[in-house]
Amino acid sequence: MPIHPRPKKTLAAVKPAALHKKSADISKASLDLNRLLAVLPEAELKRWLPELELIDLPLGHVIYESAATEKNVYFPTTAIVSLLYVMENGDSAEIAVVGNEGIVGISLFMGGNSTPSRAVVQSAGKGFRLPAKIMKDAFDRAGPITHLLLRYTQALITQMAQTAVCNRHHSLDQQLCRWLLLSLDRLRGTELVMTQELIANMLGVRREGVTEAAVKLQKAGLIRYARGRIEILDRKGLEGRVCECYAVVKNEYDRLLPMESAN
Amino acid sequence: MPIHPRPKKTLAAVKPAALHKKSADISKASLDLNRLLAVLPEAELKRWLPELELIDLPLGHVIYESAATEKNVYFPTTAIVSLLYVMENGDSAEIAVVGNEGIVGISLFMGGNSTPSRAVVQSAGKGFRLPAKIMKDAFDRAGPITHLLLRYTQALITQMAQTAVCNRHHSLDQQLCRWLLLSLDRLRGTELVMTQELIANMLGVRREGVTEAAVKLQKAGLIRYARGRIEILDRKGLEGRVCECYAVVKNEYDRLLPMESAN
DNA sequence: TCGTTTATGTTCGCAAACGAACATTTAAAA
DNA sequence: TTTTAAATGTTCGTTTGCGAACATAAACGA
Repeated sequence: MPIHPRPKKTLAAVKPAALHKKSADISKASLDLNRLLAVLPEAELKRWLPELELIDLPLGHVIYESAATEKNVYFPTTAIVSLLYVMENGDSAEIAVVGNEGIVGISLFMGGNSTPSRAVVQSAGKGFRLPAKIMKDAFDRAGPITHLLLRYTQALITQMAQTAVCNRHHSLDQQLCRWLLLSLDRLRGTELVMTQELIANMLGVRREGVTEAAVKLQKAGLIRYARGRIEILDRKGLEGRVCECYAVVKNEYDRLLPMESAN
Repeated sequence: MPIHPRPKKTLAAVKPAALHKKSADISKASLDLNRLLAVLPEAELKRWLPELELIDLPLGHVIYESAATEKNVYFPTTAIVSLLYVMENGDSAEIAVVGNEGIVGISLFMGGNSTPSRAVVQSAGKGFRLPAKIMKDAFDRAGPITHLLLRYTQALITQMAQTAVCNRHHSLDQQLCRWLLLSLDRLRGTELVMTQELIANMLGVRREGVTEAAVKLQKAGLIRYARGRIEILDRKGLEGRVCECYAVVKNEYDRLLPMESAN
């Protein structure tokens, strides 16, 4: 898995003049791109705004390393982040995926400050970065944010558990469908920029296996792909092939995070 | 999987006379059997004591059903509870195990009130039952209990994630070792009362596969078993065969819940 | 005591995924 | 343009676990 260079930092506000007002205006639109930030109470927003930075999250960028304490949490807007466990022999397995519905870095408010997992950008895009201290202070205020984050965490738990089940019982074909649909739900549009090699790393299977499954889906007219670009042609068709795991996770996210659904 | 009848309710204090004092005395010793209850602050203990009930948790008893809202949380003392997902076709897979180090019912303070999982007693014993409302009130007080429960939840998350990884990458032989060791850590003694059929349900594999793996372990002199009783003869030997998943989980529990270790 | 149930042991063919080796095609770099 | 690297396609033999069928033995109930 290639380790890409650190992403360049991009400020939300470009003009130093009228920074306060300006940054608030500019950010409001992009803040809404993350569903957690979108429902942030006004009072909290005021505290966070000076500390929030919109940054690039390039493909393959490692946000968190296993067992390392991080100083920031991340709210993806257009990027998708994969949480994966890497084993001693280098094998890996994705345990959950985080997009614009969530936050990367739950251990920073759960109290552990680190996890045995790695967070890698699975689909390039942008996201907001917030110092962990600000996040923790807000969380410890025991208000609506706290409960929102806890419900999000429970949804994430469901995704992890269902991943365990899916790994146990379902075929690579079905898992690929699940993976495509989960990714699609976290993007606008119908194209994924993602090689089969990368997908194999996420699913913890061989690249050849992904190729075979992808060939089947392409022959069935559900997707079309070439060199790292996958276009979904028939979403309903994918939903017809996927295992129940996808629906279980999606329903639980909808139940626990009842906000304006982007899907 | 047999659904056993509801367990009989057993009060901690048997004598109505001097109930207050008595119950406190009797309970303190048994409360300590659960590592979360053991570190409960005095003030909180006072509130909980009148509401805590020590109950029997017989093998196979379903504590929580998938998607059902429960009115109580459970603190196992001598019992072990398995969290498992049951699929539409009846297949199941364990995603985590909870013993005297933890609590069953995290969704009641996480805010979801239910989960898609089932909680089943995997090893008969006892545990304390507490009304969800008391638990939630204590949690929302945003004190040391809150942080303790959140750290426990993070440890549980690690166990789930590692289960996903293990399901993906490791052999049934290794997974059986992991399962035996995880169970052993949650019991005093070296005997597990557990049929191979039950273990198969937990691991989400065939009973025959468990038999084959168990035969190997017995021939190697690591365990000895007969009709639902498994005796661990060589713990070190098991640790030599288990995959890294066991150590990852154990280390994370030790890191996040630094209390007097019963193991 | 005897028959039934429960727990474990064993085997056989099958399917999915693996590891490895190698071919083909397209994009990017020199 | 030419070369190189990246992404995908394909095949072969092997392993693991599955499904099914059946055997054996210990516990239990009538």
